[in-house]
Amino acid sequence: MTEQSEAATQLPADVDAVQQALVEWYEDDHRSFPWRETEDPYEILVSEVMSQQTQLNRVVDAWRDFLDRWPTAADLAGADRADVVAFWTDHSLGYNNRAKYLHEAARQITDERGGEWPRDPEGLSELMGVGPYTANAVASFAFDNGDAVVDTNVKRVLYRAFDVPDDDDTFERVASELMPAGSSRVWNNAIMELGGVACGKTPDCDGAACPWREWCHAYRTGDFTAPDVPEQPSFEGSRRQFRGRIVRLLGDNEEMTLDTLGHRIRVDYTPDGDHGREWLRGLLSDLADDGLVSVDERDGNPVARLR
DNA sequence: GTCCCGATAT
DNA sequence: ATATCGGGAC
Repeated sequence: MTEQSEAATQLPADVDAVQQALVEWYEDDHRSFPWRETEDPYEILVSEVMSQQTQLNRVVDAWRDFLDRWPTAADLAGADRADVVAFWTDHSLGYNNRAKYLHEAARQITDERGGEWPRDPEGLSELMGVGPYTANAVASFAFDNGDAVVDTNVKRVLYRAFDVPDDDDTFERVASELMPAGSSRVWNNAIMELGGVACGKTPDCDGAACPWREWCHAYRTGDFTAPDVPEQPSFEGSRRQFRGRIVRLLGDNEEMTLDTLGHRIRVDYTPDGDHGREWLRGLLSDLADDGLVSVDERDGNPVARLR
């Protein structure tokens, strides 16, 4: 038995009906987001990068503000990295590295590709910060030319509906098998909408009128387990938290000495203590490696700034 | 305190 | 393979 047909055995025999039910359900009614009104790859990419880390309802304002400030990839490419990172922090968008990636991707498009966007997932994957998920999302929503996206929503849906084993390669194969060829735009919107409104962590099958109830393994058995998600380290007191504070402070202050910075990110900062200069130097050095911050000596005194 | 969530670097 | 990367909602 080939790999392909193994994937097919996960799915109902009447795949066409399954596909049609979902697309009709989506087209009949769905949440409205502004990025669903555009086919501009730059605008789509910005929305996808923001959505990877932030709840959708909070992304709307940030997305509008971002495009207001940098309306095109060329505008973003010409911006100072520090301004983009500061924007990210001001809008509480989390992982600052993604602001850097977005800036770098805009530079790649503008400087290396003459403003031309790749129109397929393979080409899009060459952009900084664009992995398999984002490549397929942009290819789908901008060009209707992607493969099935596989994010945690999709995994949860496939796991529950068709009892797909919790294995990345299998999710990829089944998701691809299930997608109606050539309809990635509506399909990927629809299946993620399903994961968002009907098949979330706590499912709402009847309330959301899930179109797959008649085929759904979980609906039949009552077992709505979802694939395991890796457990989280606590944020409070983490180095992430302090990195965030540093970037936020440097967004508001052109440059700061190490000790000033130290005292403002934690009350128990003492230059020679456990969480003192040495500790702070470590954080700053990682931030510098990430290309977010630079540290230089000024009058024999180390100062940090956003880069 | 728990959940969310993909990409990169190593 | 695995560690790392934020911060708000609940």
